[in-house]
Amino acid sequence: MAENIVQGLRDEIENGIVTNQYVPGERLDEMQLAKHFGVSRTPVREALMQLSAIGLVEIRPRRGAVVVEPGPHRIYEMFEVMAELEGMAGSLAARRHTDADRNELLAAHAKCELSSNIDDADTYYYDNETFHRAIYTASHSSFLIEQCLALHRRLRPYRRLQLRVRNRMKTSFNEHGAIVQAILSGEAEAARTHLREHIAVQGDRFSDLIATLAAQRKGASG
Amino acid sequence: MAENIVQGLRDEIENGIVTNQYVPGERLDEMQLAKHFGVSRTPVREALMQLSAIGLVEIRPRRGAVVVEPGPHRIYEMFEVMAELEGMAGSLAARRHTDADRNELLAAHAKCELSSNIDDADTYYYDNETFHRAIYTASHSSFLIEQCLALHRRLRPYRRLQLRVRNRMKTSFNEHGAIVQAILSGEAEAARTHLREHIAVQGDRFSDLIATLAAQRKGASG
DNA sequence: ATTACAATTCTTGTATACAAGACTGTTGAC
DNA sequence: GTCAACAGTCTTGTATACAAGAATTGTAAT
Repeated sequence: MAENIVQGLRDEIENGIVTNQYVPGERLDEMQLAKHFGVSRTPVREALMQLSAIGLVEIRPRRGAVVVEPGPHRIYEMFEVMAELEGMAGSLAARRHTDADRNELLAAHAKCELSSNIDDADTYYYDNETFHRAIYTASHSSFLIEQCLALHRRLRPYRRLQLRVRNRMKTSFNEHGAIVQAILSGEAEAARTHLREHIAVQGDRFSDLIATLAAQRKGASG
Repeated sequence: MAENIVQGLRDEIENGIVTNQYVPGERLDEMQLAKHFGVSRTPVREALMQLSAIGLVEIRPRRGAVVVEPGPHRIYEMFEVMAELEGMAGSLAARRHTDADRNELLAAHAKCELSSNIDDADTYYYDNETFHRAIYTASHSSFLIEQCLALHRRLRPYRRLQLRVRNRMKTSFNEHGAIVQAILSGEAEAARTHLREHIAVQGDRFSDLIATLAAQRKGASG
């Protein structure tokens, strides 16, 4: 965090938000943050402005910044868009992937197999992230990659919740298999469809999401 | 711009960028902007921070803010993503549009017909914007709407350039017809496809874009 | 006891001051 | 004549001071 204070603060606070260190609805006191990071209010404010522009915090005039609290419906909408973007990335990846991309994808896939076999949710979570990033990269569209990374990051906490659902890890891994197959064999539309369905919060998974959200909320407050 | 200075500055500068008042590559001097808007550097900086977070300006450490200059390839990528998002909006709109949405869409379509008939590029540009917004609205996905509006805004200057191409207005309007038909008859996939192709910068349109970009660049510097 | 109003305190919003790095222009040397 | 180095200036980055609005608490009245 040495070189660029504002950027560092932004990352630090953003990280705090997506890791639920700062919970939705929480007020972010400028003075408090400034003290905590050992800087003045100025860079803190500038970092908060950036987060506000991204949509992670809301700044209400004269009333400070609060962590935005997306309702279940909005989270659903975000997953809906994420599904589309990932589908697009998969489609492009199927057409454009290089040998290097192929190796990265297969390596990430293998790692996911390991962590899903030993049933380690935390490890799977990270390996899964690597897997999806490999797809983004293989799309070779820098703008799309940025959009995917940004949205993926925002959905981090909820993605993590989903893995808690029984058997989700195994199911997820199986879906990965079909995705890898489609991408590597160049079937753009199949890759798109599989990825879209892999991400989308459809049917049971929507009620699962609501339930786990409610459970988490309860756990946090009690 | 009275109520919230930073927000107002952000909008003002952002507008200046998408209307080419501040050209890509131009340095945005904090002191100059502050003087121009009659405020101090503090709110100007905060506004620039927001624009930096959105990706409209780039802040290089100790070297100030410059308007980002997306190369042709990056602009192409942005249109590519926009096409996908609009396609998604169209697909959702086909399934979810209400009677009110239907009326708005038809009204916007009629306006486009008028302005394309009198061959008024500026008017068509605005009516076209209204048309696309009507589709976003009909998707009834607030997050998607926000994403579409944001990207649409960023692509404004290039969209405008495209209308200069011979017959593009007439072609555009005809494409609108197919889109309206698909959405109102509930054909989600047809709506998606038509919109995607309407937005995408494919084939000739890519070289047209490059050419008009180059022409504009030349005109601006001379 | 509860509610409403007022005063105080606290926080945000903006301006300004100060420090440090980048740019520019000039001078000197090769 | 050209290139490099140094000095001066300018701009950014951060801190602090000051003003104004919001929240809270206390008191008084019903």
